[in-house]
Amino acid sequence: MPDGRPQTRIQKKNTDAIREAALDVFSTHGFRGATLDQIAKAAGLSKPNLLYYYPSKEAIHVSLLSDLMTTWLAPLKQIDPNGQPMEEILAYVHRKLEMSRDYPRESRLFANEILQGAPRIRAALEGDLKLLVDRTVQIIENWMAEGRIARVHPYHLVFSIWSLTQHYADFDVQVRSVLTGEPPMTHAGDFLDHLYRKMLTPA
Amino acid sequence: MPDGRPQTRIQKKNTDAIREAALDVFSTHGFRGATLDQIAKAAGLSKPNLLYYYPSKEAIHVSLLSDLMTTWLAPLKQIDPNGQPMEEILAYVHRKLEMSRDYPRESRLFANEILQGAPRIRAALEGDLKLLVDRTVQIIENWMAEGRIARVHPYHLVFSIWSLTQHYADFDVQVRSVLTGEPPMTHAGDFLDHLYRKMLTPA
DNA sequence: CGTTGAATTGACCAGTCGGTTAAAACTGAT
DNA sequence: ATCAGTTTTAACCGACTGGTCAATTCAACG
Repeated sequence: MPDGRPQTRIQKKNTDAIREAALDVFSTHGFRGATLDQIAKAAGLSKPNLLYYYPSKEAIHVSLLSDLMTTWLAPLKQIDPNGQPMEEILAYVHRKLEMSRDYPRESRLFANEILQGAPRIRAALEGDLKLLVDRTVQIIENWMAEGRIARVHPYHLVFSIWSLTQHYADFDVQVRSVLTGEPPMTHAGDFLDHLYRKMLTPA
Repeated sequence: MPDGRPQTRIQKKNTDAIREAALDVFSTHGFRGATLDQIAKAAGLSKPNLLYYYPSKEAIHVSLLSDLMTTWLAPLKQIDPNGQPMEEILAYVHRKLEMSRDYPRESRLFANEILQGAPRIRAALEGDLKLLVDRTVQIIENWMAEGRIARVHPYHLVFSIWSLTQHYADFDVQVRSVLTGEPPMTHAGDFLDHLYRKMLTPA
């Protein structure tokens, strides 16, 4: 029910708890697999109480996703066309890797949505995301034209960064199953750094 | 009901239809998100009829997953310790990429299962998969020790191959959203070939 | 043809789902 | 203490879920 701007402390506390709980549940079970009872319980609220703060299950999900899109695109925006090409790209890789480490649930929420055909964020993908990637690719192509980094397919370069970094969050269980012992991401940063330096160092 | 070995044609036809339909539905909605009615309808059967062939929803899912694990591990087994290191690894990369192209639903079924914590295939991950990866890593480490390919973290090398190839199946919607026009995987093979050659060519 | 086992179905069930409602409990300012 | 507004909850609802069952239809073989 709260839509007037000035949120009371109790409103803030509860909506935060709901978002936190919903992130947990949605990211591990997907939208249809998650239940309001699960979320309510995890948030320490009753189900009707939960629906007092959000009008529907879908509203919670959409709210999480729209916040997520902002967070997710931010690192890409930080790439500076006037910076050192190799360092800019590597910094982006490391930023994305840190996000996988620090926000694995967000990564899995996103992965779930994409896997299921992105029914709720298709527009954002074809809109904001595509625009931002196009811009980034343009920057990268300029760097390549200037011979400051090696020539590779710029779109696939971007895909590779997404794929390699998010893998550690999305497929965490698998990585852990194979890599028993040390924490799984211990050497991931070094590996990716090395990979992209080798690939992008001009001939 | 059919568990006696000799399957009639009608049994084969229907179980095949069920598996095909279930693969469609499970891979796009996940286990909990899929319903028996959806699967039955997609298979052209009634729900009770479907349950005449498989005892439960879970049984269908488990059956698909166990088949999948075999298919999924096969390309890794084909790596020949006595082959040319670079060519063996690149062949594996291309095999995996072809699987993403030809069996995207299987890839997404697997991804869904892993995302949700691999509740049904954890044992296989920690067992067969880990053993096979350990074996492969051993082969790769030998090649590196002999100086025939560059030194990189072998486990993360394997992860990177999984990640980069499966990405095109699992995140197909996203890739398509950004890469309008040409079919999304047109240049993926060349890109990955180039990437691994650069990274693995000895200094 | 008739018969037998395999295949199929409509009707049904108990449990869970997302969501509603009306009444109760709580909160804080006066 | 009062009282208006906010917050919480018990009870409930219709729709849907996975699954059952008895009865029917079908296919094949003598």
